[in-house]
Amino acid sequence: MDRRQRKTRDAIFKAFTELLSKKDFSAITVGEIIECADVGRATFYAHFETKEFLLKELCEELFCHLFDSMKGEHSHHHIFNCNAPDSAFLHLFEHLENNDNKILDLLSGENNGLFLQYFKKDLLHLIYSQLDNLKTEKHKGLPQEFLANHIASTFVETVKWWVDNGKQESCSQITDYFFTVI
Amino acid sequence: MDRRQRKTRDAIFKAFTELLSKKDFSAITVGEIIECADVGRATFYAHFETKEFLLKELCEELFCHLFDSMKGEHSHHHIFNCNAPDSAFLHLFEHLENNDNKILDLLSGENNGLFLQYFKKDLLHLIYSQLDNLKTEKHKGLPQEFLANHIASTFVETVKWWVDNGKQESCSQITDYFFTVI
DNA sequence: TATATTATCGAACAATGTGTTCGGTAATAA
DNA sequence: TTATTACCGAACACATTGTTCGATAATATA
Repeated sequence: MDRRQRKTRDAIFKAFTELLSKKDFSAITVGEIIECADVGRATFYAHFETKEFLLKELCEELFCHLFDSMKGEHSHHHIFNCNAPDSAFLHLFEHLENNDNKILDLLSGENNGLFLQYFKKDLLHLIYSQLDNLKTEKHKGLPQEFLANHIASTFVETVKWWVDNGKQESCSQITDYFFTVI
Repeated sequence: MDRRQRKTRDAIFKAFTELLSKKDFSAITVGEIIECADVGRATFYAHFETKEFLLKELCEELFCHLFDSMKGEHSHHHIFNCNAPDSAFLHLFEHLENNDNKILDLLSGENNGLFLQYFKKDLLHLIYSQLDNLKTEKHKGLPQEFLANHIASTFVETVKWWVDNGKQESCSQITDYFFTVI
């Protein structure tokens, strides 16, 4: 990849995340992005078809980083053991709290539905692949897809609630809440 | 209210719901609405400040109707008893199924975040007022706001899942699913 | 019924945002 | 050194928004 391309791409991503921390996705215009990134209009469209594609690629980068780093740290088999103190969900909360990458800024926004959708989709893959470890007695009789969707939704909603309430709870505490309602 | 105002308002609501059943809220333009409703542009803006306010007023009308009709049918005290065959949630599912083709179309859309937000907000009021009846032993130790939010979110997500999967389950069945994960 | 009010029309308008085009320039790769 | 290609910047057509204004017709009121 051409060095110029890399620079331009990075500048756009940087400008975009900066703007996302200040306002909702739907309120951001291409004009603002290119002004903040200091690139030409045609250049933006040479890289990204639309604003939505830009968000999608940003999400892929963020979530790929997030979930991959998690997998690296937890290659042992009790990742999803609810009682394990180092359950994957606790580590997800911790990663989100030590938010290097401004994910939480995006989660707390009002009209960032697309972002949540992408986040949930990736999370769902993770949960689905480990569903057997998450199942309890009471879950018998439920379709797998329903259960997986429910767990993913509950996690996303828990994070949203946590952020919207100012992150008053510790990571282990909010993880407890999550496992309690699951 | 002037008869002309009523007619115009109804025509706009009708056109709007028709369009909403065909495409996402964000893709609908004021131009389409007024063409479909056959009213002037200035007339539209005399009634609604923006597209968003139109959606808000439509939601208020729909949900007011939905929740009020439910309250009327169930003034007895075990509305929220999980085991009661006529629990409020079962009736909510039934109301949604006998849908006048409006609410469910909106719930299934991709980018109808605002709609879901309004729906959840009204649902939350209902749940919050009856939270004690919904609490189980396992819920002890959770903040009320967290629990109420979780129940409301789970209901919304359950409905969404149900609709997205083609409403293959019966109302009582999907209600069972809901109570199982709650 | 006569009169005053007011909702609507229709057409035009500025303002903003989107996505594209094109020739010129400069960085990069070969 | 030469060919390629990413970028600039300016302009462009187009769509959408929200407003304005005088004329018209439906409605309320007396």
